[in-house]
Amino acid sequence: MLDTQLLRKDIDTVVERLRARGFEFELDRYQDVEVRRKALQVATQALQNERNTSSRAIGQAKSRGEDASALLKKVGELGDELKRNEQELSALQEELSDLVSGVPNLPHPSVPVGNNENDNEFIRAWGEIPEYDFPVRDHVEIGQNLGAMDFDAAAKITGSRFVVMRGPLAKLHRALIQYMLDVHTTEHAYLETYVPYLVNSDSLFGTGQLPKFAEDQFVTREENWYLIPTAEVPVTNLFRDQILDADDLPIKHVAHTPCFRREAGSYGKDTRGMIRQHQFEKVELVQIVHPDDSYAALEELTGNAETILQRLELPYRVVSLSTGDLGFSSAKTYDLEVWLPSQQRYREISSCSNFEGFQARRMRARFRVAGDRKNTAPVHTLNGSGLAVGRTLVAVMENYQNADGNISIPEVLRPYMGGLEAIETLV
RNA sequence: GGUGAGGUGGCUGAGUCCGGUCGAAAGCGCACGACUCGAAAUCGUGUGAACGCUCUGCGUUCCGUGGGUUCGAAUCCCACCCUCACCGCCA
Repeated sequence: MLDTQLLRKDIDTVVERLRARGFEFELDRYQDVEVRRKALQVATQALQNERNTSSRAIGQAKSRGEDASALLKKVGELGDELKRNEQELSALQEELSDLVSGVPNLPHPSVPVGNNENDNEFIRAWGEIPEYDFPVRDHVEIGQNLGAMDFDAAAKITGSRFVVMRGPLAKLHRALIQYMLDVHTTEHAYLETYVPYLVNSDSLFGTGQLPKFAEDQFVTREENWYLIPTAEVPVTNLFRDQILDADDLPIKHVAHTPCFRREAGSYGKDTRGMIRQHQFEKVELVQIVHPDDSYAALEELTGNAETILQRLELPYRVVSLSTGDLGFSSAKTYDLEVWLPSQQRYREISSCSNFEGFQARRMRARFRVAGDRKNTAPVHTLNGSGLAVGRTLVAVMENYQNADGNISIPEVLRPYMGGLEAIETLV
């Protein structure tokens, strides 16, 4: 949610910056509602004041044993108008908040202006793009040849965009999770956190998936709980309705969870393989920080995710998303893209974002400034994948494939694989 | 699923029977000041949140949520949600 003070003070700049990300703010409607809200709120509060004052006087008169019937009559006459005003005001306020809660965040000035992913800005690249002296296979072929990856079985059990894995490949998948958690907890000082995989609608509103992206979520029929699309939702909402001490910041959490996405509207996209699934594992980094520190934190968090790719010796590049490619809640996002030999291109494997106070305002996550006991201010929230596990597995399979169809196991994962050096065909 | 208890400020916790200076005692925490070479301890003062406006001030709303009664509701009535304890069932 944008800062309502900013909307009132400098709406023109807001409209312009939103336009850069391709969002047309309903200025006329906003101003119309806002003007009416202001007038009505002032009037209503004046009436409430009158009622309160008179009621207090009635109380005092009665306690002195005096006759209060004149006052009673007077206050009684306020009733209808007050009630009507209050109802109308709350309708207007609801309309206003509906309007504002559908508005995306403002891009940070450093974000490249553009229409879509083609306008993303290259930041840096790491690692050598590998060359192979044999025909490169994609992860589907490799996995199926090894007898360790089965999309047909998953389709039978459930439907498309799911996978079944077996044996050492399933173990490698698990090893990636363990490794990522270990690095982030022991080297990057994140607190390992276990959270529910089903959340209520308030949580999804807090991080910005609702109300606009309801069709991307899986929901339970009876309880109206949502399967989390990312651990960002439960972990960040840990701080919903909280007032933190400035001294407690920064707060850094890492959580491994499955993620569930309906992928509505991406029907033709990445239909083959594990790139785009309804269910996938992710290790997520979340930081809650002081507003002054959030851009330094974004660099740190992005670097934390990069560390995993570097240790796995997977070539990748970092891009800064353009205004047109930015997610709804984000002020600035770095995508990490890993090299996939079968596609001869980089594919997103992590998305690291600074939401500034956007999510914090939605979920009323504030901190108290030491010395200034009068005011609280929204914290800044960040998160990033460290990393998307399914896609990391794909990257390892493809980058570490051998001519004979086996997969070498990255050095750092071998301790997690009982010393195994390569995955060979299951018999 | 059954029975019972309960949801009050950053936290703990009174107030609810008997509606009226109760946005709310007390304690903790925090801030400032005094004492001190400095700190701890102690003492003093202050300290809920959100919002509006004609913004050194004035006002409004908020005691789980939503309705109702009333001139007036933390307090009375109704519905719902959640938490805890015990019993039953169960991974």
